[in-house]
Amino acid sequence: MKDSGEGTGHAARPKRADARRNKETLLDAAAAVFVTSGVEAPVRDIATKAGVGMGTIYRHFPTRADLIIAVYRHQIEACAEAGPALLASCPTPHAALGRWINLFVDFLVTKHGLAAVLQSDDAGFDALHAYFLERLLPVCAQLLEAAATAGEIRPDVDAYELMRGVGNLCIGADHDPRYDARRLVELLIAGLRRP
Amino acid sequence: MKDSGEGTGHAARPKRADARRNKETLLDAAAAVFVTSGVEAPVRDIATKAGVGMGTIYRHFPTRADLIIAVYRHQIEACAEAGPALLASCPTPHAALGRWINLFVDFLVTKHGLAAVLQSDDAGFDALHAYFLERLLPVCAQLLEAAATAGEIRPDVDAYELMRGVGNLCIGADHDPRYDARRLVELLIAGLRRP
DNA sequence: GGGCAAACGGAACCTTACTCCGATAACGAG
DNA sequence: CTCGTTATCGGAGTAAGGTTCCGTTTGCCC
Repeated sequence: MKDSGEGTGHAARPKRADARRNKETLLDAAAAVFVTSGVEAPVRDIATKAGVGMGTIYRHFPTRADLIIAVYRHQIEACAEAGPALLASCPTPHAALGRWINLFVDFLVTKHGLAAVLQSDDAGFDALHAYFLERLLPVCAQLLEAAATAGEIRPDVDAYELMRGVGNLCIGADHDPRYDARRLVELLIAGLRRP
Repeated sequence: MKDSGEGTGHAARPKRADARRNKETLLDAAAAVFVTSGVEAPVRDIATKAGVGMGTIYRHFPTRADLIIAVYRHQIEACAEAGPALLASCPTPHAALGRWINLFVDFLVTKHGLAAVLQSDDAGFDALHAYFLERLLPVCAQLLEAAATAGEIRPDVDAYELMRGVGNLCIGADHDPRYDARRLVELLIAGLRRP
């Protein structure tokens, strides 16, 4: 509690070099394992792949949600930022909504098991759930409202419900060639149109 | 192999009275536990509730899927049989389809965790998956075809995909007051209408 | 009542998530 | 460069649930 200066104002004191290195290594390893074994891969596998102990994983990412968020943060941010951009560049709000939902669906179906985990009621995934909502819900709501204002869709659609439904439709979309989540989501979006 | 009577023609040799009794007890206990703790409740809980040992559960129901099927068989059969009945009694095939899907959704959302398990890629649930498909897919296909023939919906809708999608939309519909699976399914069905 | 096969019960074992603590090594001061 | 402090490391330990196995019990048939 001296002049270490970890107070509110300054940049946090740089962490130890090995800690930073391990964090990066873990992110890479986790990303690789997620691709092959899904986001619910055993923690041990990730630790082994990264060549670190289990303690290290839990220190950097106390819950699995933290790890998943860290791995996919960039892509989620990109998706969030694409919303306003699409709204500006597409001819109609409805078109923008469709394109954006497509981005979201593409993201989910290519992440083995992520959609399932997103809807899990396991308390350990609350942080993940919250992050997705916090980041993407406003974007979705904005697109929905624009489309509703333009009179293209029924006005009583709740953004949360829609996101939840789209997420649900993406569950298990990999590993089942007979099931094409994109097509069903398109049907759902078609169902939004003003009756 | 003579009077045992387990041959093809006769009634299967009656099982021992205690075995039959235990099977019933297990079904009752499982149904009760499923209501309170969901279909993924610990096996031990069910055994305890039924007052039997673990071996007994696995002997009667080798996989969890077997147990779930046995518990809900009646309701699934009822749902399957309601299909043709609705088709006969409703003014239009589309109305029948809507009503039938509603039955299916009501069944799923009132069975804590069942929808999630239905889409699980866990090999242990293959039998459950197969049973649902075998029993309900033909019904759904019949309704879809009738509606398509009547020109009420687009003709390129696959029954498997639709059932899968509806099942997915039901995941987590309990324990989340902000999410109403029925409404989303209605939107999806609305999206089926001929463009 | 006696013999036999079916059924029972639950202890033992496996896998996975998560915690804890002694050992280690980075960083900064002298 | 050396040394002390301290954050970090690694893996053994704990807990919870699923599944199997086998000695014991019990219904059934004669």
